[in-house]
Amino acid sequence: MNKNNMPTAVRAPTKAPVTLEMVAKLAGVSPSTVSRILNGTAVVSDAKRLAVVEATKTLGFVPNPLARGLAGGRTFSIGVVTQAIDSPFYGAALRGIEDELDPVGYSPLFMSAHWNPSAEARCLEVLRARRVDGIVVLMPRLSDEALQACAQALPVVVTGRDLRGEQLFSLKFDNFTGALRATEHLIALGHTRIAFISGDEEHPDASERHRGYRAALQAAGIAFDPELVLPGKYHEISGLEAVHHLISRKCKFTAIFAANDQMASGAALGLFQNGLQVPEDVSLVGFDDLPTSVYATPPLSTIHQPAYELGRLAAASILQLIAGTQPTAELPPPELLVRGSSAPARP
Amino acid sequence: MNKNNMPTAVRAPTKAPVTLEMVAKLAGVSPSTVSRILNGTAVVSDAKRLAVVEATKTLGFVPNPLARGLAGGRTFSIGVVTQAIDSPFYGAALRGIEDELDPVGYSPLFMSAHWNPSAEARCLEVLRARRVDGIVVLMPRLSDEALQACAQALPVVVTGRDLRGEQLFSLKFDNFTGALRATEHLIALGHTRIAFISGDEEHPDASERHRGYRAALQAAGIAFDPELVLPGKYHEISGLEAVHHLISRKCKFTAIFAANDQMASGAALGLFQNGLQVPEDVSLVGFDDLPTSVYATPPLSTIHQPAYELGRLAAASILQLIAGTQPTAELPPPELLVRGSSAPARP
DNA sequence: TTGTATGCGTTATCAG
DNA sequence: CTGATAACGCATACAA
Repeated sequence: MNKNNMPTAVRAPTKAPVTLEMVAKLAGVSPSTVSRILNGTAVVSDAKRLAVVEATKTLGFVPNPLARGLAGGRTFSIGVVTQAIDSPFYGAALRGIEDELDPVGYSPLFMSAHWNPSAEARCLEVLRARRVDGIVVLMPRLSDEALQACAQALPVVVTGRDLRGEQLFSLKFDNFTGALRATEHLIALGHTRIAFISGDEEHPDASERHRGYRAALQAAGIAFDPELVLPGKYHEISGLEAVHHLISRKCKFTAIFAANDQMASGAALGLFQNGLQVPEDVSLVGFDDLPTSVYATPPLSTIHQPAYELGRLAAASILQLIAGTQPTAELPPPELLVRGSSAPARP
Repeated sequence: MNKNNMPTAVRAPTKAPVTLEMVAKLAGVSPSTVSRILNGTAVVSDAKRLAVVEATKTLGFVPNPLARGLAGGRTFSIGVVTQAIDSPFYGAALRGIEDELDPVGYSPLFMSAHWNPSAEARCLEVLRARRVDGIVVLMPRLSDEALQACAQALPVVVTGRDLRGEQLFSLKFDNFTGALRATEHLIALGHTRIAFISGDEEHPDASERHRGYRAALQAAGIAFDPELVLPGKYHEISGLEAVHHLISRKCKFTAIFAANDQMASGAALGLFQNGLQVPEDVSLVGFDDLPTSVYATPPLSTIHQPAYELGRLAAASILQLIAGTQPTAELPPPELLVRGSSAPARP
């Protein structure tokens, strides 16, 4: 970066910022004392403390995070790498992180890796260069080894993996059970021809959901039919294509379980285009419980994934790691939400 | 912040980072020369430049942004305040900002204000404390004066307002024309009883869309009926309630124009719950063109708002402001997307 | 063109 | 308990 075309700042000087030193002078103490009071680093006499607090607010002093980071080694900022900042799922998680970090004076530093491992690696580098105190990686694409290596240098929390270490913690949602519950639900409604639209099988969670689907089938004594399994990439278009594929092949099915809500949404459109009603003709169940899914027509039955909670817990965990404690956070179990898109199979 | 419960870092020391000084030594030049080469601040002999570049990569040197910011006054980071980080609309804008900033070595620093003016003010303070080089505010709730005051201290770009200044630039979407086009579309289809679900009238854009609706009606010689205007807050639930309200009052209507896609989605659900078909019984048009709207059943006719472009242009503009140039960016005009949710009125 | 000295605003390490 | 003093890593006048 900054090879040649970096713009040169040509800005009017802004009013001089108030520094810790100015506060010290006004309060009649040394800078170190002010610093100590600010950080609670040591016990200080009440008299001086009062004077400093007083001076701080009359001057409107705000410590410079850059200087703090340089001198103290801690920046009070947490790097957060997501795959797609513009995804409804991540949005909720990011908000959870924000909400957890804000009250304790930490700031998140968001970056997107776009499902690209090398971009993800670059994110980690940039974040480390920025001297964040810890990193949260949401649904990493990097190898376990790469993540462990990163955790060698600073505290790391990841989601969607099962990793532990001195400075490493992970939060994993039970995708298998979630998919199991979803499929069981459809089976309980009398469906036996249940199509499955898979997620990108490169993701562990996608194959776990696939396993859950098959486990439920097996437990119910329903023969597995590979014709009913459609490949998908977790995007709406996959659901749409899957349905068209199913129908063009004249494959019989009375229900669809999509590995995520986005594909379920695409599937719903596909069914609509083919004149099939949900849930009268085909029952539909998704996975994730996106904020928009409750407003689908009909509202989508799905497995609730606690994205917001995930964010909060991840943030709380990284804070614990930084403090030197082993996190113990655990995600709530999958929860089936039955809404309007699933109904009993017609006899 | 940091009154008493700030966790004390208890971390193992990480391997010592490589500094500019080390590069200088290896290359056999002075630190200042390394700095100059890095920033293109002055002309340097090719021999030394080569040596420095060489040393830089063998050492894997990465400049410390904190030190750079402290010493140079520029942090190469841009503060971005959004109202809701977990909103499909903002998501796209944020990605646009990321994409524009990344190639030139700037990093965005995202914060959410949750539609709360005082939270927004706090965001601005935090960002300034972090010494960002400029700030982008997406759809501010703060007064024009407050924003202008902020622009006194550093470059500011806002969206959804009409503000200009030495260090201030704004990007405004033509909401009026957008709403006009949407309503005209419905009128052209033969509808005359067109309900309007308004956005939060505290937002300028909401009232502009309202005006657009009325202007189209007037131009077509259709009498305005206040009964057909429903208050909303831009959330799905508003659309749902609006439809229930309309129906419970036995108000006649054959089309609905919702001031945003989220409310249109809620309205679609309301119609569905009342056994009304879209577009057979009621035509529906939204505003924004959220990524999900094309996958609604039926796909939603709407006014495309270039969120991603907005982000890119805002980022490009703040960069120009920082460089001392007056930005000239302009948003593309509103574009009507006719999809499956709108159809000719039944005779 | 290049090196030296100084400062950016804090925290941390010493004495006292 | 408190105050000097030295880093932190880099940029920038200033001098050469």
